[in-house]
Amino acid sequence: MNAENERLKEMLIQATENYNTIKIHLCSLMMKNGGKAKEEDEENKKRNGGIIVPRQFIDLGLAVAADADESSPSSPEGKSQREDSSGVDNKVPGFNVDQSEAAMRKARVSVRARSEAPMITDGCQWRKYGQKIAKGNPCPRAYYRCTMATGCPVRKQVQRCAEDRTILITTYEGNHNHPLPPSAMSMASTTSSAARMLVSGSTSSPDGLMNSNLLTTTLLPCSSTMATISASTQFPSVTLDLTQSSFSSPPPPYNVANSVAVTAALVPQVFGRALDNQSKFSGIQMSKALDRLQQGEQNSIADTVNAATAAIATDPSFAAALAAAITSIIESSQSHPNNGHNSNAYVTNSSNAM
DNA sequence: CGTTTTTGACCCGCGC
DNA sequence: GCGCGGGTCAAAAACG
Repeated sequence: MNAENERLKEMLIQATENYNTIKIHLCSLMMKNGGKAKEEDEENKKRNGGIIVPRQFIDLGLAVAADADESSPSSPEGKSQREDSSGVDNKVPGFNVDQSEAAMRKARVSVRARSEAPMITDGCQWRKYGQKIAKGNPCPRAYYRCTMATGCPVRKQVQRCAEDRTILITTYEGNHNHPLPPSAMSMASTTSSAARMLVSGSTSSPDGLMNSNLLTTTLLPCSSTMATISASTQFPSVTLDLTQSSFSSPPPPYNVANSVAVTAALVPQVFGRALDNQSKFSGIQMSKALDRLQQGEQNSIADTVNAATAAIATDPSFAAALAAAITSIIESSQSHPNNGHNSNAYVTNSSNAM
């Protein structure tokens, strides 16, 4: 146990260092590339005969640690991580853990993305167990269950949007009870972290709809990725809308920035209610930076990201996983330089096992 | 022949 | 209590 503890400590330190390094790198790249988005759109329009190729991205973040923590409380990894994270109290005052875990199982994360493929590739193995025509949408809804481990509770629903059939809506429910292949980390961690944020916020204040569109759209003017959190439905759910990103073929750091943007935008509204004062402080800092950004101060992009990352950093497992995920994305984009020329490339880049 | 998909039946919660 | 709709089951078919 001690040896394992030491090993995990080292991993955590390493991840935190990576995270800090990448944070700095990200800020500098954002400052450098902030004004180039329009040029690149124009360039891409020419390349693609006037059509802007929409860009998909899969968010990143929390993965194994959080999953183990949430879905199997007796896991030694989960325990030692929690004990090691002294100094940052991740517990929400007055927040019932059983309620949280029950909510996590029920929490749903929806991902809207443009895709010609019948299903977006997320690295997991799925088995179809049903199909239905839902009311109000002529497109059938398919039901899948994770088959990577026996008894894995994760399910997903796949359906095309009735209004725009190029949009594929994938809804995930539950947490995996098994380790995931690297290719599945990004999507799984997205749903898991989004669900966690959702549960943190909605359980403590189930007061209807919270919308962070303004934050996301303001945070990065070059994209209009949206994240909508709903606490008004039977079970909490979050939607990550990846369909509106009109910038195209950006350099890899843009994907990272966008991912951080989505995640960060969720932090002040959801985490802010439930987490400690430092998180609230970060939320305030972020709001101020956003105000300045709206008033046209370019430097505020960096301020905003700093505030956002500070908020994210209050969740240690999130920070560590974010670092790992960012690193993996950067590495994979370096090893696959030919990405981003169509909407499928970005997804198939990370995995193809469906 | 084992695995996956298809598809009608069934179950269950919700609103009236 | 009843009907409706969403979700799941499971037998048969299809697939590799």
